[in-house]
Amino acid sequence: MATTRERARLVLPLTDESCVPTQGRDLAAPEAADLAALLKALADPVRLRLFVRLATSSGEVCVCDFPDVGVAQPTVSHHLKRLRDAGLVVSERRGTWVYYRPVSGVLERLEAFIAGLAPG
Amino acid sequence: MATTRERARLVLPLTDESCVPTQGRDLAAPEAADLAALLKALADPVRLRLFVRLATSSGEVCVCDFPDVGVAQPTVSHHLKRLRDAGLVVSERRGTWVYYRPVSGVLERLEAFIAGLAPG
DNA sequence: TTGTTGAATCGACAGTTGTCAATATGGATG
DNA sequence: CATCCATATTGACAACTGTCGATTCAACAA
Repeated sequence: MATTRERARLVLPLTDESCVPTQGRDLAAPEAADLAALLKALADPVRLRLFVRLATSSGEVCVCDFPDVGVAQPTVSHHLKRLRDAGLVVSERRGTWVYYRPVSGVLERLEAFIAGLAPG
Repeated sequence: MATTRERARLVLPLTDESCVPTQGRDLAAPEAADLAALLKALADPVRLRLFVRLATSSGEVCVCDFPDVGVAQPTVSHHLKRLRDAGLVVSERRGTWVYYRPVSGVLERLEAFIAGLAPG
């Protein structure tokens, strides 16, 4: 089956007013899914606040040291797990407390992707 | 009510093994909600593919020119609306077709935010 | 006018998500 | 051992999300 554009190009003259193709990068489906998962992990106010604190702290952050983000303790745990599952952070238990730190490279990958879109 | 950390600091000695505060930026709730909404708009494989095509095209893109992202036409419309609602793109109808283009400045804002996290 | 085509909207559905109370786990301490 | 504390897990619930078929709307063509 011909696409909409293919049909249009067969039928219509290529004037400025027609639906003509423009260049532009195509993101492959697997990479799109990968990056979307990363973005989704950050796309929540609570997780974003937790992650910003983590990413801007030197070294690691104790769970008990996170800023008050206005949700109950199990909810904080839930969001930290989502950040872990996304590969954005890792955690380590030392004694009574649990420490989190960002995974190096992941944020840089996202940054490079966004930067690659900006210039046009 | 004292926070967990406050209670900890009152009770425990400040050794290296204790739960001591570390520096780190705190993202305010309104800014977190704002940025999260932006990230959420991009946090879907279909929308990401549509937006990448848009952002990397010079000028605008006709809807009929988008790459095949594997979903039905109403679904594409739905995702484009979400990008519009998030302020990432604007659309304009000219004759038969509808053209989309990215809103300048929004992506740059996201880029600056991510870049601000990477070094620290 | 009628018919055709591109795009948006509607309605419905299954799957996911954020939230919290209750409970469990793991470690320190008495 | 028993107890306390910090964190994780479970279970349940409402809200949101992605998807599509059917329909509607807008512009053009005959």
